[in-house]
Formats: sequence, C-alpha cells, structure tokens
Amino acid sequence: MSNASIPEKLLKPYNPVTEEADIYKTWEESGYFTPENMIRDGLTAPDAKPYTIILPPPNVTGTLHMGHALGGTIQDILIRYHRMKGFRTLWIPGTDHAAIATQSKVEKEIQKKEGKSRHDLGREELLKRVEAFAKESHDTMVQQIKTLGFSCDWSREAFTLDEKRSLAVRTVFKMMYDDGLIYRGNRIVNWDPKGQTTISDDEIVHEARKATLYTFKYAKDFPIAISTTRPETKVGDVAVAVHPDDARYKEYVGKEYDTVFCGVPLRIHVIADKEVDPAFGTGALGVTPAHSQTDWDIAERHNLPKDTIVINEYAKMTVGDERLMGKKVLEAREAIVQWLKEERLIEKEESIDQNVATAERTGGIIEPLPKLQWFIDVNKPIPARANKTLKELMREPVGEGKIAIVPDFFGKTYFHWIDNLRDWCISRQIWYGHRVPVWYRGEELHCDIEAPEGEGWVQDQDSLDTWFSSGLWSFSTLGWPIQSEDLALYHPTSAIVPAYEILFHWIARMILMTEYVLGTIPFKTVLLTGVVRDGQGRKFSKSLGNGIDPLDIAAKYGSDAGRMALIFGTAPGTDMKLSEDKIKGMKHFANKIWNITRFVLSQEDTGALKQDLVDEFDALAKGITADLDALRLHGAAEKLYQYLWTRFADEILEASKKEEGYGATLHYILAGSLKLLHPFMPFLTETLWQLMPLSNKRQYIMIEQWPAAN
RNA sequence: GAGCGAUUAGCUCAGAUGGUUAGAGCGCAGCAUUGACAUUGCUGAGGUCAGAGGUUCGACUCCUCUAUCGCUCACCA
Repeated sequence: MSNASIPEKLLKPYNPVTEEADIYKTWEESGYFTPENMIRDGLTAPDAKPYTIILPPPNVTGTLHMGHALGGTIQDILIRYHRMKGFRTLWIPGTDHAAIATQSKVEKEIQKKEGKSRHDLGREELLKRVEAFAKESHDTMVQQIKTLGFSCDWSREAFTLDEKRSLAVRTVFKMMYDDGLIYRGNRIVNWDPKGQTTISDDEIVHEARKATLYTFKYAKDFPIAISTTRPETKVGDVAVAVHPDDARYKEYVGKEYDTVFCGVPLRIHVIADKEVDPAFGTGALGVTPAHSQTDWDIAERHNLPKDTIVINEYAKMTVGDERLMGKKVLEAREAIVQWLKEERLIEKEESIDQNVATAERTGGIIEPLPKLQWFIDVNKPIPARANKTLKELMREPVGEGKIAIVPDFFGKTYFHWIDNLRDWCISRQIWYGHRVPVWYRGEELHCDIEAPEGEGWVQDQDSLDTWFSSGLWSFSTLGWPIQSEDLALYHPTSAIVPAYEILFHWIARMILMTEYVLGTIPFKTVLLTGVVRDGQGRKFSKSLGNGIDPLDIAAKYGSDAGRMALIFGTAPGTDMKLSEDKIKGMKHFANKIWNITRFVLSQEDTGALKQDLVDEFDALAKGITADLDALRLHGAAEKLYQYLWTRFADEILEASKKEEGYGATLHYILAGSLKLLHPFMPFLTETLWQLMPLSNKRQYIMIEQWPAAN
C-alpha cells in the first residue's frame, strides 16, 4: 500500500444524504449560476458564446414529480457541460400561474373544506386564496429544484403572472389587436359547464364511451327520420340536412315543415349539404346550430337562424314545458326518449362507440355553445411578417430546419397539428390570470396596455388562456418589451427541454408568439422528454398513489442517484419506466466512485503518465463530448458508467496493485473522470473534488474546465 | 377515421451515417474473498434483433406488406 494520506471523510462509506445537503447552498452563494459573475472572476471569457436555456415553468399547482426531475436533469447536464466548456451559460428558472389548473384546484379545496363556491367568496377573496396557494406551491417547488441540484440563475427568476410578464402580455395583446389578429366574435366555443369557462380545442380530452344512437322522426307526419345521440338538443333544430346526391330524400330538399317536438314548436328546412354522410344513420342530420360546431357551419352555409339556444351555461334546458325546462341535459334526454317511445316515433336504438369531449382540468363534459369571446386569427396575413399567417409562421422555422425537434419524428406530429388548427379562443371566464386588457364604456371599446383615462370605463371581466402568457416565455423572461441587454445577448435561446405532451400547448405557441413579436425563433433545439412511468409502466398519478417525490429519492438514495437513473438508458422523447432498483443501482455506482477515489488518493501522484492509458481516457472524453453535443445524454452516461466501473476500477486499478508506477496516471484519470461525471452527478463529484490534492484546481468542480476539446 | 411510434437476452432498455463473433443495467448460475469497495470481485448461461418479401458484396439498421401493442389528433350527428 501507499503512504499518501487518505482524507478522513473518505474512510467512511459514502452517505449521499449528508454529503449533498450543503453543497447547493455553497454553489448558490458563490454566485456562479449567474454568467456575469463567471466573467467578472475570469472563469468565462468576456466574449464567450452564450448558451441559454429557459426552464419550462412548472405549474404552481402542487409539487414537482419525476417528469420534472427528468427534464430538469437533462437541462442541468447541458447547462453544467456548457458552463465547463466555457460558454456564457444561463439557465433561467420560473413558474407558471397555470390559470385554470390552479384556480380549479383551489376552488375544489375550498368547496370540500368550507362548502363555499367562488361566488360565495367573490373575485377578490378567491384571488387572495389562490395567490396564497400559488406562493406555497412555488416555495415547495423551488426547494425541490435546489435539492435536485439544478444550477439555475435565481437572480433572474420569473413568474408568468408577475409584473414584468404581465406587461409583456398586455403589450402583445395590444399589438395583436391592432394588427387585427385578435378579434372578438360570437362563435361556437367549448364551454365547460363544470369549470364555468370556455376552453381552447387543445384543452379538450376525448374520452371513448358507449352511447345510444336514437333514430326517430320529429313527428308522425314528418317525412324523414334522423339519427342522434343527443335527442335533447333536437328542440333546437332548424333544419334537416341530407347529402345532395342522396336519392332517398331528393324530393324533400328545399321544403319547410312546421312541427311540434315534445311540446316545442319547430320550423324545419330540408337542405342538402355535402358534409352529410349518407351512410351514417338514416343519412339525414338534424341541424342544431347553437349546440354543435358542425351544425353551426352548416347553418352558416345555408343562411339558417343560429340563435335558437336551448341549453344554458349550466348544461340545463331553457325551453319546453315542465318535462324539459330547467332540466339537466341527461334528464332531458331521458324525458325526450320517453316521449318518443310513447308517441311511437322511435325507429331504432343502437349502441355505438363515441368520443365525448371533456375539459382536461375539470373533467366536465363540454357543451358547445355560441358565445362572445376573444380569438386569435391563425389564418390572417400579417403585413409586418411578409403577409404570412400565424400558421405559416409556426410551420416555417421547423420546416426549414431553423428549429430542430429531437427526436425528429415529432416534427410530423407538429405539422399535423398545425394543419388542423383553428382560431385560438383565448378568453376564459375565470379570475386567476391576466385580465383581458380591454375596457368598455357604453358602445366604446378601448384596448391598451394601461387603463384608459376618464370616467366610466369598465375592464373586460375575462382573463386570458394561460398559454397566452407562457407563449411569451422565451423572451418575456429576458425582459421584453424592454430592449434589454439580456434579450440581445441570450435570445434566441439554445435549447428548450419540455415533455412531448406540451408540444402543441406550449412549444407551438412559443414559436407563434416569438415569430410574430420578434420575427425570430425562440430556440434552436427542442429536446423532448418522454413520460416517466412507474416500474409497471403506469403513469404516475394521484389516484393510483404511485407518485414519487424527488425529495424522497434524495433522502433515500441521493439526488445524484435519482438523476443518473433518469438519464441512463433513456433516449430522447421515449417513455421510460423508473424502478426503485434502478435508482438503487445508481447509488451503488456513486459509492463505487467514492471508493475509487479513496483508493486513488491512497496512491502518490508521482511518476510518469502511462501514455496508452492517457490516450484511452482522452478518447473516452472525446466520445462523451460528442455524445453531449449530439444530445445523446444517455450514451454519455453509459460510456462513463462502463469505463469507470469495468475498465478503470476492475482493470486499471487492479493492474496498479500488481505493478509500480501507476500513481500519476490514476490521478490524471480520476480528475478527468470527475469532471466528465460532474454534469450527471454534481453533488458527488463536487464533494470528491474538494478532497483532490491538486495544485492548480479551481474552487469548485462546477467551474472547472471541461477535459476534452473537440 | 387520420397521423405517429414501438416490437432486440428472464425484466427494463441502448444500438449516431448499413460493415468483422449484437451491447448495458438489473436478474440468474457457479466460484472467490474482509482486499479501495459485500453498495465487492471473477467466470458463465441466455437473443433465428415480431413475421414475410425486397434493395445491397453485406441489413437490427434502408424500402414494402402483415401482425400485435401504445400514443396523439379528429365537427361523422
């Protein structure tokens, strides 16, 4: 054995829990998460190229889960790697107010605990409660982020609903309004009766259900039978539509019938429209303009009245006698079916598979209703952007490769989504969020960044879709609308690392907003992560109770082990199963590194370097660098694991026991390996770095130079 | 209905532009040992790379089809 003295700390087995505890604080106090401090202290060149990532802001609806941990770990690896590589590296953290999600969560809790609705509390009091909840949730998440070791610049922390971001929102709204891209229109919207608000197409979740398709006539003397799964809406019918080529109904097209349906008088026009599928049901469609998007469109094409509303915002009937009036839609459906049976009007009842539209946040069944709402026009040419539409502005940078989506097959999904995109409904009837910056006084309407001068102005009651403000995130976090230095330096950002689930919700909206506002891309690379599932392949969820809190992992195995387990063997954009065994295995790996260090430090750092081993290590460093540059983080992690355990520990260290003269080589490889490993396991490597007897080392491994130039 | 993906060792998954005997982790079997490390070491078993065709000197990798699973989107009432 040797005479070199082993640091006392290393004589004990590795205990990640005690070792990880204070390191983050030390890093934070050093100020080196802020790139300007790196430059000030000569650790980064003043003219270094910037490398920027903006953290996808987690919703202030609770706590972070393993999905956040995965995305954050990937970002932290990229950030730490680029910082060591000498880039002017910036990672901006922040949180998202998540309007509907947060408000409905707080509402539910208040309802449960106090039996009160938001209307019992009033706007002001509810907002107070929501903000308190959001604050608490924010603090928890920040603590989690720090525990995970994410090296973000807290001096630049942002919130989608803070003052700066709020100014950005109002400024963009005004720009779009002035450009005619934001308009107010009376259209069929997705109304969520449970949440009492509109939602956008992207906030709908379709649920497969069994439904009964009823085939019947409005009345005995009515010539055509129709099929529907929603008989209760038929009291709002204005027409029956058939396909123009359908010989069965040709003689009726153009005629009008007065009839009485379950006590409600109807005037039905028979029309021909090519949208009707002659093979479905009877091939005849009862047209209910106010309660179906398809029917609304048909009504528009045929100049039919569209104002016959029979269902209200509480999904209750507003017409008919005591059988219908005030009844919930399902009760009304039963009442009408019973009436149809009594009148012997039913021809057929069949069970069919149907997709029911529900609201993703409340689970409420969507009731299509015509309402006056604010929309963003995605098909209007924009003069300032070479007459391109927002759709084109979203499509182009991805199509032309200015933005790379990784893995690239998600690009196809992205285009498919754009092709089907309709105008974006941005107004919400909830209180938590950015208030629509529009004021009314009588017939006057005023859209501006600030409230207008003068008496009598009343602000629009609605708030904005939360994705409106998160769409600005890439540049609102950098200070826009102020033309800040940050904006000039760090934008467009280098990469964004979201879960593929929010490709449309968020990534598409950011591209839309950034292209519109700044005429440039928000980021160069979109690195998508998959869904983290439990060991049995199930999604983590509250109801299953299979969620893992990153804090629990940290307490049991150390954050480094959790981070490594998330990265190891996980290709971008693919779902992964995370088992406790895998995390445990990575804790063992951390311990292995600990012991490797103990052994190496027991050897004197003397003698000549063994060139073949040095070359081998340098080649490894090069390979890992190439992997990181190509975003193959899992490849880099596996190479390191493989080399350090199988090659360095099992072979090289063993050889050194049998033969003299390895000292300098072992120290060389260990120092280099700790640096390569640092982005993946920052706590462990920092702890060990502090024990390394190197003459020319920097204060933290975090700010060391990356061992491989490539 | 449309789009997308997956199918590789018992399990969980990697395989960057096609190139000698297909890799890892866990698990399994046998052996060893208090050695830096039992949170260990050594040895080993285990795969017709879903199936069928095609392109090629050569295919896990590219193309076509089939099967199974999964995801996303969707105004068929």
